[in-house]
Amino acid sequence: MPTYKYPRPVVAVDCVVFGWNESGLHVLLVKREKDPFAGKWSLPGGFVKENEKTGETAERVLKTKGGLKNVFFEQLYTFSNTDRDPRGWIISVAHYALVGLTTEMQEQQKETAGSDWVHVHALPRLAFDHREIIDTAVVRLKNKVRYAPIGFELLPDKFTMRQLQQLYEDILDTTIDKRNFQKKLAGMKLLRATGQKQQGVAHKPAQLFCFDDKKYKELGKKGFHFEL
Amino acid sequence: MPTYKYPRPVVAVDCVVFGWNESGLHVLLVKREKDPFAGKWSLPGGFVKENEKTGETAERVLKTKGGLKNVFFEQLYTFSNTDRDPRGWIISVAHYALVGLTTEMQEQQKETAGSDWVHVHALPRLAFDHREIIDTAVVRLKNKVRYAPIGFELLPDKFTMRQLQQLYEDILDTTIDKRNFQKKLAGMKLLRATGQKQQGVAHKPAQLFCFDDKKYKELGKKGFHFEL
DNA sequence: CCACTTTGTGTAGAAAATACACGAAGTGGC
DNA sequence: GCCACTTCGTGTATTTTCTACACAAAGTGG
Repeated sequence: MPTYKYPRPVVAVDCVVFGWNESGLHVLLVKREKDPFAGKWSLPGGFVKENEKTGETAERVLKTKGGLKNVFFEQLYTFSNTDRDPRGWIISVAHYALVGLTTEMQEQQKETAGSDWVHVHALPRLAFDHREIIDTAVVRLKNKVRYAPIGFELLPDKFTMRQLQQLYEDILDTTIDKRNFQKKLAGMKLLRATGQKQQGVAHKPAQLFCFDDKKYKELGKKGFHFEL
Repeated sequence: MPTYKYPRPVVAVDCVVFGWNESGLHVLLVKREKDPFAGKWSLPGGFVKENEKTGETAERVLKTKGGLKNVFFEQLYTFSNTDRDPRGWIISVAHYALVGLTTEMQEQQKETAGSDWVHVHALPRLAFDHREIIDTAVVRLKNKVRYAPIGFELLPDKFTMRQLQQLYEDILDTTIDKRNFQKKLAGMKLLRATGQKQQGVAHKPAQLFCFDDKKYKELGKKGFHFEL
């Protein structure tokens, strides 16, 4: 744009990566190496490059800072307070991502020394306006999980009804009646029983289900609307 | 940010301004004077200035291009396709706004020659990716109007039940039973009867109501959740 | 084989959503 | 002045959805 002579902002992408396991909902944080805020925890992020759209920047950040590929993510909000970064005029197009947290992933991050999964209710002080970004993402997640089937992105491919219910209880911060919950989910016909059962638990093992993506898309065309 | 040596995008704000009256839901369009797309219809927009956050840019655009002050608006989505503007790398932080359309406003825009209120179902071909932006805004409006009391922003301060219902029917593209609708709204206790009646209509005049913002905020604190 | 934990399942009552019709109020035309 | 026309304002019965609640069966660990 040769005729545009005014100052331009730097544009960055920050990612709120949510990971869930049975001990709760977590966020991936990375420790800053450089100033400003050297040594402080922050969200994984990076600058948008030329010939890259912000979604591609987010993919790149997820891969390089979190080792994550092919995970669900979505644009969240664009933060543009002029004083949000002491280095100057930096606008951040925040995204959020959802992944199932495995114990391997948690240990891997610990080895990386400089990144960690932190429980959403135990966040440390964060660099920049990253706390505000996380709060915004939590609100979005709470709302969206009720009218879109994105909760499944936080679970392993095969999961028990109990895990699904616990997930919803964690996110929505409520308790749900087991029978009513199962009735509702059964009514939607979005879960497919795998026939497999939980292994290595000291009690009656639960069936494993998976989310039926094809079915969801079919039903979507017929005007079906997920709601919990 | 002195250490950042890479190319930077230009950042713009485009606004989808929705205006409703009894003939339907409209969008404010402006005719482009300059190339690219000279003579084509487009959304009102502008570049983000230094020391300005995108919300402030939106306010400025609404005022200068639409003559609108103190209207409801909200960030929508950030569009960053690298080929969205032939002039170069321009990212747009789209916003949407809601206003009640009066006949004066419509005539005023016609005089301005170069801007017009167009029915959402009769949009012309638009410059850039502005059609995609409008489509995104319509989806957002359809969703949000159901779980947040933003529909009132599209009505005059005092309105009849019928207008409110028609508004919802227009946006959600359904028909609603009059008695059930009124029962539901009455149950929420968010409407205050003004005691006034419609004037100059050739039939039994309807009561005029207004939205009780204070009440809504009070109820919000008590965990009330608007839903239609 | 006993103790422990978690699974899997049905029903009755309460609350909410839906479907539906007619007399009353006001204007405009004759 | 009165008739035609249009829209307002209101209640009830039926169906559907939501909620609350308990116990036998499956499997592990000691």
